[in-house]
Order: sequence, then C-alpha cells, then structure tokens
Amino acid sequence: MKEKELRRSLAVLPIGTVMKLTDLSARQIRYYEEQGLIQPERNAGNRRMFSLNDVDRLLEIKDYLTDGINMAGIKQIYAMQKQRAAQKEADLARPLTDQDVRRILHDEFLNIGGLKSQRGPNYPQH
DNA sequence: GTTCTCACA
DNA sequence: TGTGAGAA
Repeated sequence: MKEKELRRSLAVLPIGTVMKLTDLSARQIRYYEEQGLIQPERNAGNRRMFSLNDVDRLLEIKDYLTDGINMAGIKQIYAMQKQRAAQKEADLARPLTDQDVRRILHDEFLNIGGLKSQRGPNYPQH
C-alpha cells in the first residue's frame, strides 16, 4: 500500500481548491504554513501546490482550533507526534513497560487540558 | 482570472 | 485575521 501513500503526497492542488475543500481563507492557509504546520510545495510560478495530505492536515488543524487549542498548542501536538514517531524505533527494541504507558497517557491528558485555553503559550509543566 | 508578498485606517 | 496594493 505504498503507492497510495505516494499519491496522497503529490502536491497537485492550488490554494483556491484547498480553500474550498477546507473552508479556510487563503490568509489562514498561508499563516499555518508560516507556522510550519504544513509544507506545501511551490511550482514554477512560486504558487503553492498542496497534496491531499496537506488538506487532511489543514482539516485536522481546523478541528483543533474548534476545540479551543491555539497555534502553540497545535505545534506542540505535532512536535509530540514527531517525537513519538522517532521514538517508535527505540520502542521496538525496548517495548514500553506498563509504567511508561501510564506516564505517557497521564502527560497527554495534562497537556491537552492545559492547552484548551484562548490564552497564550503558558501551559503548566508538571 | 489567480496567487504572491507586504503592510496596516 | 481581514483587506487592499502592486506585481507576476
């Protein structure tokens, strides 16, 4: 199933199409790119070209925003996912203990809860 | 007709 | 985040 994933990563959508698909303004889409939440490619004319994965990511971002999570929070969430992905290999060599799992879940709930605010990036660190 | 960057009554 | 200007 690698073929499918490759197609979803093909940047073929202009910003206008993405706007209709995500119901986001061009301003917002460009801003999210500026924040590093998405990395659309550029064509010869310097126009942004998005992939289906980008669209999914934008819809996901929209949901997080709806849930009251701000940019800083979303960034942190993706940062965590990245860490998780990088850590996955290590986990394969040394599976997580029940204690590790409990600690991770605990941290997760604490963080998500702390991010659910319209305030700045001053969430509690335990 | 679209999209890009930059700036702000 | 919206919006308008000026260019591509």
